[in-house]
Amino acid sequence: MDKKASQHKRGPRRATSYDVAQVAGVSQSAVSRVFKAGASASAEMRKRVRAAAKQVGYRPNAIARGLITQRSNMVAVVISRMTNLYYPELLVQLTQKFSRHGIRVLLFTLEHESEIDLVLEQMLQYQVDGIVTAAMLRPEQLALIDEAGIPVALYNRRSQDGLASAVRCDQEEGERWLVAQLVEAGHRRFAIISGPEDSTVSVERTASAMQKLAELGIEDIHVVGGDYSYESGRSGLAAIVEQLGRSPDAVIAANDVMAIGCIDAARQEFSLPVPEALSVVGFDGVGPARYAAYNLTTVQQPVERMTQAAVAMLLERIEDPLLPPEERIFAGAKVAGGSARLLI
Amino acid sequence: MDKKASQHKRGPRRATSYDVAQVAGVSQSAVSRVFKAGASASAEMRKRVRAAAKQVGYRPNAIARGLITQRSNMVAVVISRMTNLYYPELLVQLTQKFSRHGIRVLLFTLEHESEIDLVLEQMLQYQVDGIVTAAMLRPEQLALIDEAGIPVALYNRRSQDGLASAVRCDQEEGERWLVAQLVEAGHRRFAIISGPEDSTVSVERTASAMQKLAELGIEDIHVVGGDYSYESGRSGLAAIVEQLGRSPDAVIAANDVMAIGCIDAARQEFSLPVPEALSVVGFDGVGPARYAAYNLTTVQQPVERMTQAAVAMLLERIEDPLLPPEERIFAGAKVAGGSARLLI
DNA sequence: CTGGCGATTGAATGCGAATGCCGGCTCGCC
DNA sequence: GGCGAGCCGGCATTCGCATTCAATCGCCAG
Repeated sequence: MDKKASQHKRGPRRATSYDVAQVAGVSQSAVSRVFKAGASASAEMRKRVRAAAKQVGYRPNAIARGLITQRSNMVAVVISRMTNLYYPELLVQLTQKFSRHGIRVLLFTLEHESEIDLVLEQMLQYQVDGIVTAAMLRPEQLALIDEAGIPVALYNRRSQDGLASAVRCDQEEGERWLVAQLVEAGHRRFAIISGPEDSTVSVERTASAMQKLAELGIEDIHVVGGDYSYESGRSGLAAIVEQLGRSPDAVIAANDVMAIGCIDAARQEFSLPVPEALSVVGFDGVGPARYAAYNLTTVQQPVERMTQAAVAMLLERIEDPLLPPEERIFAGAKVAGGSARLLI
Repeated sequence: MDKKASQHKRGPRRATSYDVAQVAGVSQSAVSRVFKAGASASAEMRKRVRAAAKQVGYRPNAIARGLITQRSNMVAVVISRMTNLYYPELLVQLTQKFSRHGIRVLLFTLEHESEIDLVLEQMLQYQVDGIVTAAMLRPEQLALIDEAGIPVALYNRRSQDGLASAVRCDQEEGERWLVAQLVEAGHRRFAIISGPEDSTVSVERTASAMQKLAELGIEDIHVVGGDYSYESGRSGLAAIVEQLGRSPDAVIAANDVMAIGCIDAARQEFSLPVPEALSVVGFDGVGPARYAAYNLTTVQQPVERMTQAAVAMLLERIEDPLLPPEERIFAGAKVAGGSARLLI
């Protein structure tokens, strides 16, 4: 009797459609039909099967179903370890939106870029119906996926060779706006804290900022490397000040978190009031960017709309694999916070 | 010819072990054995099969494997929408650790508590081997899972009725420490900003703090409700000041984010320097808590060790379902930051 | 009263891989 | 040289469900 509690643990296996069929006194196919939306079954049949199913605690086996229908109803979502602060939002949005379409999310996180091969193998073995990746994929990897006939949506990555669809934030426009505002407000001596070299996002942001600066006649820009972390924002400013021998007018950080680190370092270590003595801008529009202590001037990614688009694009291509890749670019929201002296 | 690029998209179906067997001139079972770790196969056989597999682009189908082995090698991870800032870290840790054991993570996020039933159904249909949940499960839901023979690890939840294993941070000890330090340093007028009422985490933190305060002879504590958000930390302080008619000596927030909001409101709206005029403490030890502008006095959850324990506990129970539930409690790291006037 | 059409239902098959069982072969040792 | 013990690889079966094909039933028109 006291064994009852754990009895099921080695239990008589889970109920299958056969069990239900037997209890209901119908065929297994009938059970299958009742649990399959849009299949023909009489009201009487539905009632009996449902009742029997409830009685034996039946639940369709998604694995078995996936095997026969060739649809796992799972998509892989890949993010890199770089704990970008908007990843949680991204994940929540994606899982919720996919969930509404009966699709589950298989999550993969990368610590090092090298893991991508392993992870890729896993995804393919699990027969995911689609892939959303916020991590870099090399062309040959994209080719591999394409070969397997699995649609891909790149998140904040450029579509390479048109092998995959992509949604991304218009970083170029964003950076150009930031730069334009800063220059217009009189800033002349610029420094940039970039992200990791292997981050295409960072490369693009940095390049765009520099290009716009050049267009406006500003050269001789100091660039120091960061890794997207708060600490690297702090040390980034330190490096800039040391190399420059003085404070620049403005620092453009490749993301918000580094901008925040930079602000803290300015105030705490260099007694440089922000924005009075130093303007700092970031990118992303993460939660902490809006904390009053920072009130960052930044460009906010429209995560909601971007994920919506990614999900839609992927679903369309799961339905019709022949659809050509598509790239959707979203303008970021310009946030004229208080971390920079702007005219507006 | 130009159709070649998309040919595979409706392709001749993915290669199966039979295809490999045929190419290699062996039986399907041989192929299976080669790809199954620890199965007996000669070196010659391995070579031939591997070669054939590579040639036809074979990849074992994890779905089919799961069907026959009764092991999906997937665990479900459930988090609620409350974008606790340590969720990303939690997710990364979990996926990485599980991944090392060949297990994939199926992610579920809850917007509303009511969704849990639906989500639960999904998890069970997908035959997950285990569940890690950072969201509340009602006893009947736990019973349902238990009935299905699926081990569960609750994250930062108390094990209810011993139906599930749990890992959690010793919040009581943490809060008591915070309170003790504050009182010892002379604070007398306390206010608390709690989290959502349906958050057991918040309830426990709040209760623990109040209890310790009572023990130290401090009654008449103002409690205002928050929702874990930055904004509610700000409005929480406003409510406190309004109700109290003046500023308290210290505010105990149920999490770091609200503590940060509280600090910002104190400085910005009430011109109360922190910690000079007001001490603020939080809980969790999230990233922003260490930003210089806040330098929060808080208790940091040992996420790394907690996830490690959760993974270990779950794996053990997947191997041996008869293992009894276990609860592991971790002490938080006391962080004596600068947001509170302490003697230490 | 009967042929025929549509709606249901059942039987049988297959998705792709794992595995128990068994026959064949090799190797070792007496 | 003979025999037993392993190894190995093949055959056949199985996992749980969807789906095709055929059979059946009800019902209406002729």
